[in-house]
Amino acid sequence: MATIADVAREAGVSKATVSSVFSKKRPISAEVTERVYAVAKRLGYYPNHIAVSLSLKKTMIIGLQMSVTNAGEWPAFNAEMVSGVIQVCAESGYRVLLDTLPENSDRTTMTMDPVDGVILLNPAQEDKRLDRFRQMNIPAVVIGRPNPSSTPACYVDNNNEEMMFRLGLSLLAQGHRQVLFLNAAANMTVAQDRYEGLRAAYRSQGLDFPITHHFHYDWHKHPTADEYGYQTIADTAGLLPYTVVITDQMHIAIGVMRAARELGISIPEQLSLVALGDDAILAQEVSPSLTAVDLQPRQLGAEAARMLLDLIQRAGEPRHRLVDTAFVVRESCSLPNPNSGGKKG
DNA sequence: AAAGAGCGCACAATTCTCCT
DNA sequence: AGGAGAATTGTGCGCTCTTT
Repeated sequence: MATIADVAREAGVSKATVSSVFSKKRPISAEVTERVYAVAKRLGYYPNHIAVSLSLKKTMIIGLQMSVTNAGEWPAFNAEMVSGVIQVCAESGYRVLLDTLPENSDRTTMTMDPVDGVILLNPAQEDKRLDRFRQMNIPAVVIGRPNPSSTPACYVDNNNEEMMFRLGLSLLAQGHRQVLFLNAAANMTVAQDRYEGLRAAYRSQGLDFPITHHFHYDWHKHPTADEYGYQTIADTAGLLPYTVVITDQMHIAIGVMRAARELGISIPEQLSLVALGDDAILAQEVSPSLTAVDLQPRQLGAEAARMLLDLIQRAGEPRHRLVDTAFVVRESCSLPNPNSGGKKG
């Protein structure tokens, strides 16, 4: 493997000159530049990324921390969100390192990762990751709302509370007074926000949202999202009164549909169904097609990346940004005034 | 004799000062 | 314009010395 020293020796110049030829940070004559390039080509020399990072104290790499479930599920939301991050990073010459290792509390396994900043997904109520990156002095942006009681952090999120309030009102306008809500895991801040929004909608109409109709995903109980949806319907159908089910994500809704089919419950005639998070291909592949709320994951990713790159260049006060959501009305649930506050239909 | 602590160096590139 | 030499960066290795 050729190094800068080999090229310098062969080209009859100093290491500093070779460095300047490649980085273009100092003007070098055309003749010397040509000579250096020719030698580099002959020796197969390319600047070593690790050595450059070591010297510049930056890696031009962004870490993207997102856990993969036990079942190895990769929802469309993740793919879209990652696309948004990659696009913005690429425009600024940054690469993206996808870190899917599960978070773990063993300090001996923790390393200072070779990244200039990180984007974290799915913040939990008690999320230690933010404190750790702060200790390491690595800028971080969260997608989702970090716990407000912890140290202030930069984040990009949907306005989940407002979204659920709007969805709740729309469902009430359709006559749905009994909702079954299959929420995310209890320790996720997003789960709390969405529940609060839904409750507020029902309270605003003088109704109470019964605790019996609110469920949390628990991976100890359900190996997959689909199973969570399936099992919850199987356990509650006929026992709890509800006319509509809201699921935290589309794969849960797929499980709900499977259970409904087996129980002879027709969608949407006897039971309406709305998924939070839209996978357009999957939603239109099933029958009936699934009504969903588009969380605009690509935009979430892009905004998070922009915020992080800005933070890397010039540190500043913690900031946040909210990304709009939009109802995508299909067959599984009709909603009035679908695009109020949103963009896409 | 084994284990542990501590030191110095190599790695590859950048960047600085001083010099021609 | 560009060369020489040194400092710098974090990690891992090899070595010596000390402790158990």
